[in-house]
Amino acid sequence: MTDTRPVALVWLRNALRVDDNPVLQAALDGGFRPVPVYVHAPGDAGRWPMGAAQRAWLHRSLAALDARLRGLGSGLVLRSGRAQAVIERLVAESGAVAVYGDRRVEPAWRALDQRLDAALARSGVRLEMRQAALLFEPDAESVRTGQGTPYRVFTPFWKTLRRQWPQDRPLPAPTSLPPLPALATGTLADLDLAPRTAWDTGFWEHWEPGGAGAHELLDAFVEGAAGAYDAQRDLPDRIGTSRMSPHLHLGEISPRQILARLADARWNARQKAGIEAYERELAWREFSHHLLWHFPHMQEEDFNPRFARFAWAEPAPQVLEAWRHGRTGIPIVDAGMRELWACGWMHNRVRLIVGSVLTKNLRQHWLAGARWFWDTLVDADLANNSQNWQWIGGTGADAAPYFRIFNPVTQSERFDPHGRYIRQWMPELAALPGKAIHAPWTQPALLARYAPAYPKTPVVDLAESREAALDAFRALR
DNA sequence: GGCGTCTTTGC
DNA sequence: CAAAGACGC
Repeated sequence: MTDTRPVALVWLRNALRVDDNPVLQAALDGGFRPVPVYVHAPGDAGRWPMGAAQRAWLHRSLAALDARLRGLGSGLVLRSGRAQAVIERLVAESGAVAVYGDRRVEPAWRALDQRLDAALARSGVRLEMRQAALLFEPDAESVRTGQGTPYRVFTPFWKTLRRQWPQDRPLPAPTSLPPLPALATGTLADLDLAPRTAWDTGFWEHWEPGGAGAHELLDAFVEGAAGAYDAQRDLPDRIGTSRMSPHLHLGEISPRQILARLADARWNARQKAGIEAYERELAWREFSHHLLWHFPHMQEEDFNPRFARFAWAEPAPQVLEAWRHGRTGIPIVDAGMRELWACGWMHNRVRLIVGSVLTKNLRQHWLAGARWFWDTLVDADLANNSQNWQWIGGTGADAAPYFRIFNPVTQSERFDPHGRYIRQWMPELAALPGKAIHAPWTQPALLARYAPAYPKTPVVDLAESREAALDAFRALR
């Protein structure tokens, strides 16, 4: 039986799934024959082309999506180039009369969508964008302050979201899809996403990119850490978090699917507090996207304009290099940076600590940290990355200088009390006994005996640099 | 949420 | 009298 429906391209950017996919569903509901497409378009990403770690992840994620689509009778068309030219060419090749895509908040992608919409309209092709990544549209009428302005502070934003927290069921995956028309589908290798040297092999002991890996991880979270999330999420030596971020970023799974899975499980009163804490973190993700949508400059400019006068330290390449590669002499910081290098991911509590040390103690601009994370994180997301770095750097709306200059030693003692996380990522410190692991420079004899290869002192004096940062903050008043 | 200071607690 | 708690910047 031949499929006589008109063709629509289903252009997937960060919606790499077939289930709960409003983009695919809209094309089907519109009576179209869907042609799934991924366009690798680094030239369209402005100053934030996808980093190396995420490209390595994407390579595997696209392979998984292609296999899933083939299983349904379809497949994935892979192309690279400038997205507008590629889409226009695919429209011509396939005879598509509509293009469906997933909406993004990144300024460069929004600009592309505007250009593409105008270009397609000239040839009578509709561009239909759908929200596939967020629970709330960032410009939703129902997500405004009393004055009708976008939120700039998380707590009132969260209160508003909670009042209308979604309960709807995810869309089911289609049971089958029509075959692709005769088109050159391209190969994954053509996209040149996988690393040339095999620096990423260690990643895949920790991760399984793609929808199946995402749902397995979600199941493990719901059956394991979710109910104690509020108590355990800050302890990096165990699996206390969901680790959904890379899957969420590429849309291998949707936040609505996560909410539904959590709602389907039975929780006692104690566990409900854990789930509530987790949902609050999903709301932080919504908040970051809300902010970047309304304040697009925050991808690289201070959210709080007062910081234009802030006395950042001169860029210090050697200090930055020590931070990047985990040679600061502060064990919890070095452990985090090593975890990042090894896994393409870092526990969120440790992200806060390394961010505080970089921006407050070393007083390097938050963008220096944001750029390193951008290249090394498999979950790199412009909205989350910019928002989190501005939060820890103090340039966000709610700067609180006294509280955000973390003492990395206190943080280490509180959140990694037995030093298990440090020892896991810092073999050269593993033999150091007891509490000395948090601040080995205070125990020079132990350091010399058990960890001779480790720096004798931190790259920066923590007390002194804290005072200097406070002075710099006070100068802004 | 950090730190200095003052107060309370617990043995 | 040391450790934990409360408070203000």
